[in-house]
Amino acid sequence: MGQRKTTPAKREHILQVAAQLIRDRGIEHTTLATIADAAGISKGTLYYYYSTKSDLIFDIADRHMNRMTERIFRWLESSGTALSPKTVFRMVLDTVMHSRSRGHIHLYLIQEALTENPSLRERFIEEYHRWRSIIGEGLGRVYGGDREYTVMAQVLLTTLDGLILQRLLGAGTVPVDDVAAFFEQAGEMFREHTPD
Amino acid sequence: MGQRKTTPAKREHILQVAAQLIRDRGIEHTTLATIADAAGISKGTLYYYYSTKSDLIFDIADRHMNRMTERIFRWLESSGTALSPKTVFRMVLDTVMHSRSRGHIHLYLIQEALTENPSLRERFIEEYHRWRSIIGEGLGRVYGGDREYTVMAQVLLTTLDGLILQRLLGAGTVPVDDVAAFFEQAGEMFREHTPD
Amino acid sequence: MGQRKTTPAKREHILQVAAQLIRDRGIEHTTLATIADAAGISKGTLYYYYSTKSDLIFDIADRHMNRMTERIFRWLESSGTALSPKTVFRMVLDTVMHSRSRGHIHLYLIQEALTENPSLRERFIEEYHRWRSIIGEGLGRVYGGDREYTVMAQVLLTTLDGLILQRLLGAGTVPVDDVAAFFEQAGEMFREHTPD
Amino acid sequence: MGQRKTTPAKREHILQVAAQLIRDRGIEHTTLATIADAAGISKGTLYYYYSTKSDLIFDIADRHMNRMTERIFRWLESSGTALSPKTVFRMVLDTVMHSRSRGHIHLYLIQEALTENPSLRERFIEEYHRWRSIIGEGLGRVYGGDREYTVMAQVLLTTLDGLILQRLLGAGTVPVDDVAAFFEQAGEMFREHTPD
DNA sequence: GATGAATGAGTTTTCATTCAT
DNA sequence: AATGAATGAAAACTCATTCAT
Repeated sequence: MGQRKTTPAKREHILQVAAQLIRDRGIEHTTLATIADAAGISKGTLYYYYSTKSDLIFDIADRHMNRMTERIFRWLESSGTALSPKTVFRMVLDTVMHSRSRGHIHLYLIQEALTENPSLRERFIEEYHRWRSIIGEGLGRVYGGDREYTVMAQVLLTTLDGLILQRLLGAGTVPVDDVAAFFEQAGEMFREHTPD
Repeated sequence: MGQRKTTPAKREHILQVAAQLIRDRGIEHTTLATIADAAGISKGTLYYYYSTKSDLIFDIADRHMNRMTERIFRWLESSGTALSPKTVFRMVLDTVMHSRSRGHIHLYLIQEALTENPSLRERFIEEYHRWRSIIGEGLGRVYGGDREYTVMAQVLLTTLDGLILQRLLGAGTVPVDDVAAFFEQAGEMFREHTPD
Repeated sequence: MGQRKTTPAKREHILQVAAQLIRDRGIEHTTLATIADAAGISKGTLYYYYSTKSDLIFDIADRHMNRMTERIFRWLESSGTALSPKTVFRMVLDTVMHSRSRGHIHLYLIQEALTENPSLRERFIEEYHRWRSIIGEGLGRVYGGDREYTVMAQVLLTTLDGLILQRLLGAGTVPVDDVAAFFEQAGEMFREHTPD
Repeated sequence: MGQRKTTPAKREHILQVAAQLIRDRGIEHTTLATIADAAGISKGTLYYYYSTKSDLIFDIADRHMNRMTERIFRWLESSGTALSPKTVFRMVLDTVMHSRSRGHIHLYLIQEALTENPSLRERFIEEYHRWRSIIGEGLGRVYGGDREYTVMAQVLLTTLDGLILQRLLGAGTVPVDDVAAFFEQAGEMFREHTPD
């Protein structure tokens, strides 16, 4: 655990394929046989790279989270420039929600983390903290001033999770624009009003 | 849709037990054998009451959602009175998040709806819409005026789902109070500022 | 563990069949599919009775040991009568070695106990102690006097294990008669000579 | 039979490592992957030296038995001198039982010979005969006279196997001393009493 | 000599579901 | 109403073995 052999191309490929399958049909219906098939390899070979389904899932989760973190970091950088807050919000929402597929995995992984996989859970918590602070920092930069935007970051992040959920359910069109606008106004208000 | 044969006590019991098990270990890891065991009946009997696992799950989801809807309705009624907005927000958050266990099942059911159970999914979407409008209405009443609080209701609801997720993960303390405060201020701002 | 449902006939049947198969081909080559087949049931049914291969094996071991114990007890009773020592020895040897098949299982179980199955090991040790004391007691009765026949019982028992091994290997004819004679003479000598 | 290609160092190393693993966990639970790993080579390389798992095991057994034979021979030589019978017995017992680990492998190999490996079985039988006659000869020398000590040798050898078994199980302390004493007395008796 | 990659045939395990009683 | 018994189809996992480089 830790000394992962520098992910060879094949491993990478398997990861990709598996992630795709999970997105499409959920994990329960993504059997190792299916994955092997889709990856164009035998079950044996799959085993060669991942000796357990859990292992595979953990790796998928890992990459998933790394990617989100990366995206948020990129946002943080660009947020330094003089973008309008609204644009920035849209960006965050878009960025993180990204695609239906990604969301599906996100949700699944959370579940998995909850019931089966303590280490995965650790990983999630850790990452959530990181995201929160990055976003908080970014918000501070966008709005200037020295107010703490932690809470707002929290709400934003939380809302993102919720949006992913709802979008997954296909609960009508999720009004990303409106939500962005909401947060923008809320943000401004935060800047203006000093808390008691 | 709705007039189910007057759920006998046994059926009720099974429901309760199954819900508990699902909370604890997730749907995939809750087998019918386990449920039957925990309910103190045989698998055969379980099938007498529910001819399919899906049926059982649907019923659990049904009751779960009915309960949430009921709570929100109660809130709507009480919101008619002159409560402070912040109090109201807290109430909603508390009400819906309610308990860790309830949240857990909520998440599982969503997952289930996503991958397995199209009719369950329908049910969810329907219910979400209802919640949204109830909450929107309630917000309108709290803040007065004739602005549309749909978006805010949406965000609020979304955030709730997100909060449930994060609480489940045990990602630190979820600052319900802060979130409530955030929404309160945002709400006030909404009332004051007229959109262009 | 412990509250075994009073072994219904089917369970008994499975046990018998499985034991036979193990005798014939060893455990590695006795797959659950083979057992199910031979027992005329499906793999699923096999699972109904034994949810794990280990469980099944444990039960086989259990019965195996119970039977040996029972036999030895019977011998103890009959040894009270005035049989000639040599006859008695023969009886013990025959009784315990019994059949090639039984020996095979015995050996396998010991191995299993050694590497995998601590509880099985416990069981073995326990049973060995019991056998030792029963045999010792019986020897005392046969030879009369108040000498301790523990050591002799130990050697006898040990030799039995060894005989089983050698018979299994098919290492020529095991001269049970000669061995019996040897022990008989040794026993007599024990009685006559007082240790220093 | 015998002139094996002058076992290179690597082959020797593999043998050693594999033997150790088998001692620790038994043959079934010792996979080629494990052996390769422990030997610090790849599975491919392992196959370069041993084209089959059976081959490898045969070699291990071969060395194991050669060593025992060698020890018994050494005993035979020393038994020519005027050691007290009891000392000699102790020596045999100690020599053969030697160490827990060795005993362990002995048992595993027998098992393997029984179920898998007919040629290994041949080898065992052959070797057992050899041991028997060597020991018989040695006994004759120790006790003098021209009586046949074959049976006693048989019992002694058999008891050794049994002792190994019991020691492996950790069934209390194996009273090697007592057993040695028992055989000594039995031996003396053998010398004195002429059979009818 | 050495190896990493690939494989397939088999083995255990899981479980929703059916049904005679 | 209730149940124990039975099942099959599918899933995860195991591992000795092969082979191109």
